[in-house]
Amino acid sequence: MGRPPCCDKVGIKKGPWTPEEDIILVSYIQDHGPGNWRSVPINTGLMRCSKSCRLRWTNYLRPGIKRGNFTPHEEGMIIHLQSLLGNRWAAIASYLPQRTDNDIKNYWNTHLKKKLKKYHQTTENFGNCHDLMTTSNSSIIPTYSQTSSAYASSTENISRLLEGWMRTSSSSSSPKHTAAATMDQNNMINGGSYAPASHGVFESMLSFDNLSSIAWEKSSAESAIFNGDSEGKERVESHNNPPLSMLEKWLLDEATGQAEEDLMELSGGDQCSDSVIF
DNA sequence: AACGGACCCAACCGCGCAATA
DNA sequence: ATATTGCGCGGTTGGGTCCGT
Repeated sequence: MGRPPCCDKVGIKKGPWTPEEDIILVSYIQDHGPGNWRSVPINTGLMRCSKSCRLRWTNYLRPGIKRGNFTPHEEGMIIHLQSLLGNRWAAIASYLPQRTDNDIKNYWNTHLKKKLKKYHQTTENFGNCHDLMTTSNSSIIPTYSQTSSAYASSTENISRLLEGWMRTSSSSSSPKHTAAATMDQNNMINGGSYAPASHGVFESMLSFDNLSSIAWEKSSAESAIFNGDSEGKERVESHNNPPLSMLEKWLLDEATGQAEEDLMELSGGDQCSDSVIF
């Protein structure tokens, strides 16, 4: 049995969306809520396939989407999450609720990959700068220069991440220790594929901005429910119904002032040249 | 001003998974 | 158990814009 086309290819319009089409789509979703995409082109008369409608909504028209420049915090989040999760952009995007997976994917492919490559090349020439990044975190930093998806899916490297994380955590009595203990009890997330990087590096991406973004996610999701957004409903339910995923717990537990300092180091406040960032 | 290459990003394509008949 | 269908995801592409020459 061959897979049937998602929609009738004849008469389907392709290419950029016009403002008129956007208005039609938005007004329909306002009335009916997102979902049941197959019926959207039928009921609206849009000469677009259902996938195109869904993509346009989720990547562009959906309320609460933040566009434009990525902040250093967001960059850090993406880099670290990518090193942990690989190219699972949807999973990464779930931690950056104002960004779409497509946006993150594009930003990674156009900006961050180059930055990491540049950083990798530079650190080969300037080991001392590399030391800055790897102090007590040697288990994770090299991932920046590797094929991340393969790396993240490697059980060997996952165990290395865990090991490094536990080692650094065991000497701490801060709230991080709580997270470590939790991690010890629940060291398998999603089949064991999610493992945090050594916390020193990871906390560099944590800040109150990130926490506020999580708070934003909740508020926006709640408002989404008000507007009939089923995805938003799911998000709220996930917030209201513990347990949080390990990473979410970790994000919440790890918000310390040190995070800001580490971030500033990574973001250009260090002794290395600007080109060494990432 | 004109041209060409580099860059960026919105949109498309194909596949996998889950739900359902 | 199997076929069908719809949705979501990640990879890729096409075209517009930017920038250097």
